[in-house]
Amino acid sequence: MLHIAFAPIVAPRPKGEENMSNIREVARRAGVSVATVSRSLSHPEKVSPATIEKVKKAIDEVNYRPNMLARNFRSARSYSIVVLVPDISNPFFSEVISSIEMHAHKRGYAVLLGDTQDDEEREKRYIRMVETRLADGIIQMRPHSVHNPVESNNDLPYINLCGTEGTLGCCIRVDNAAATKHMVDYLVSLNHRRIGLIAGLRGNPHTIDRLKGYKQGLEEAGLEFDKSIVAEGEYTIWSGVNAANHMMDTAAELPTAIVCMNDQMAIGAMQALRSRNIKVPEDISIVGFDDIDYARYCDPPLTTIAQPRDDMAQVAVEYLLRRIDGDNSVPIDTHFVRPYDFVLRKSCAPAKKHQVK
Amino acid sequence: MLHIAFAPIVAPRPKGEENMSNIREVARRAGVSVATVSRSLSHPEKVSPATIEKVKKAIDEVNYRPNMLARNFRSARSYSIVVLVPDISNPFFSEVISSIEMHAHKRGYAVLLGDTQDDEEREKRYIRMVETRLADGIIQMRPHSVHNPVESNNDLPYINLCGTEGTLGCCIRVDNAAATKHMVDYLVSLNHRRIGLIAGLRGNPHTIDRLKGYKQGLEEAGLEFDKSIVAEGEYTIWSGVNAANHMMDTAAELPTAIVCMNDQMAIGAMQALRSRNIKVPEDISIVGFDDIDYARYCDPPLTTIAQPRDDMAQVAVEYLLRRIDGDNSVPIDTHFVRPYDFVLRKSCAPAKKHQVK
DNA sequence: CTGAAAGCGCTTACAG
DNA sequence: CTGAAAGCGCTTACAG
Repeated sequence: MLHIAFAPIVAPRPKGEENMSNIREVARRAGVSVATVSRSLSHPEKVSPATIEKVKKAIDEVNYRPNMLARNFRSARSYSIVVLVPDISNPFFSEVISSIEMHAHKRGYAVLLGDTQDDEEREKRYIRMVETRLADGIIQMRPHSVHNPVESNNDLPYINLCGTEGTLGCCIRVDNAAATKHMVDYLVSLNHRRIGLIAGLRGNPHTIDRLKGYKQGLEEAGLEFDKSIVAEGEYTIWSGVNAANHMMDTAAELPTAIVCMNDQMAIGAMQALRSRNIKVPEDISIVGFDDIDYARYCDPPLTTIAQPRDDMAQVAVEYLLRRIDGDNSVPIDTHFVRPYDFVLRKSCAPAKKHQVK
Repeated sequence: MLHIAFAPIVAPRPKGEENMSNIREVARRAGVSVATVSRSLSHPEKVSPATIEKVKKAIDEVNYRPNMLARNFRSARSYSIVVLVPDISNPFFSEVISSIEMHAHKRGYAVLLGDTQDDEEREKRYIRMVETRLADGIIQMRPHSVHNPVESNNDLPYINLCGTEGTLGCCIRVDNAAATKHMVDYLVSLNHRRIGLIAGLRGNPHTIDRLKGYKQGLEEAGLEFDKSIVAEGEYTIWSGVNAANHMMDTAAELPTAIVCMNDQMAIGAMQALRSRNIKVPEDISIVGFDDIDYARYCDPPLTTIAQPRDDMAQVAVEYLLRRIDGDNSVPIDTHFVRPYDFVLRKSCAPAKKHQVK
């Protein structure tokens, strides 16, 4: 058997490591200590200009890239946050995420995307990422049912975005009940007396808040709650189609207007109505909630409630980073309730008369 | 001045660290070495069952959470990948991202979201994250113009998803030209002889490939390319509205069908046509590209090309992880060309006759 | 302004 | 199967 002298046992190493240089190499090259190189990078104000120059030159020569894994480990900070959503491909969420990413990026934080798919295991796994230091905090949109991370771990930097009245812990949101009532009021002002509802999933906190607003609006207008014109969807376009069809088939008397708990269901409902030759808004008025980008392009353009997405995202990032920095001056269970916008478009018309099925 | 004996100088420390325990504490508690604790967690097969039990018990007692920052640093792996898109809130991208997240998560990788907003600085910053070890690799959708990371750094684990024929480096894509030609062929089979085009941004590689397919289709059918029915958009709904309006205003003779380079512009075009009382598909047929979720719900439901999103995302993750693991058996510039689906819906009808403006 | 040195919390050959 | 020890690449008081 042939022995090769000095042949080192080389462990398989990750790609690209061959030409990886470290801070020590830079220091040697620049003729300074590693401490000085480190300072030149992280606290240049503490280093003389001449030294900085030398270091820069050395860095270029060896094409040095600081190992952030080491830096983060050393400073016990990951400089990333996880953003949890039940479904990224939902346009409302993706639009908010876009804002979050922008604001986080601006502050030097990376965004770890967590699609929980309403699955508790996945949610837990992402929450564990902050417990294990892979992320410094969490922004969550619509927590999965009852389990809220805040309950189990109180000092986890956590913020809920677009939550509801009953949300535990810190929450940046809109007054869902008031906004929904606003919609009902508007329809009432258009002489509608028979206002249906396409609700979201029953257990969902948003459904609860918005249902409350719907009922309040009805009550204030002296209208009675009629279960036969309340259908249940699950916040998707498809479920809106089904819910509208169901309502048309089973209503004691057809509504002249329908409040939808989000835009997607409203879009689905319009589709269902169209295929039955029911005209929106001439025959039935429709309102949505969220003001997703598409709302202004559907036919007719949808009257809806706009949540100030970008503003809310910014507040969420801002406040989360403060919590991460240990600033607890704001009580941990504060709800920031932001103003919503009523967006008037073309999906509503004055009620003509009650329609009999 | 009063000196307080033994009062330690305490650096401000990140939240929650107070009750943080480390591997040494677990080891002490379990009466074993830190090496054994480490092995119990990472390579349990090398540890006796009895020891594992002891370790588990100790972990529970001190509520130990391994510091992944340390682990990743030590193993020189971040176990995360960055996913670069020009715009997350674009439904096509968010739908693909959703799949990527799922497949990455399944393989134990986190997804760092990078919204480049077609800005070169942002793109570079994210690419730098893999150079600095914060991410192990990149999946990019539609690189910003000419600058492709592959050019500058050849051993960066990089994959392009949904790129084009001219994409440098590894790419998972569809044959954009063939798919677009397929659309033209279909319209020709419906007796359309005057087929307009709403193109995307001029410099965009997708625009180039799809334009090629459009021209090929025209040529094969013996139709001539007429600039007056080619309008330019930028892949957004709004730009589709404008492009369609422009085309209607300036066409030498109105088209009987319009090929749109993506669904969003198709949706915008339908909106524009509607507001001019031009009926789709009776007066003008429309086809899109991408098959975003919404395509089936617009009015009429859109005939389009479906890219196999989930399949492509899976291949991308799969192959990227291989590259990260140092498997270079597949040539670095391989293009995986996946089959597209022609999705027939209701937005096209046989041509009646040429319409004169 | 700079350097020597300790140490962050793990992992992993190595020797037993 | 287990432990002692080295070391991953940085940062940061501390002393000069």
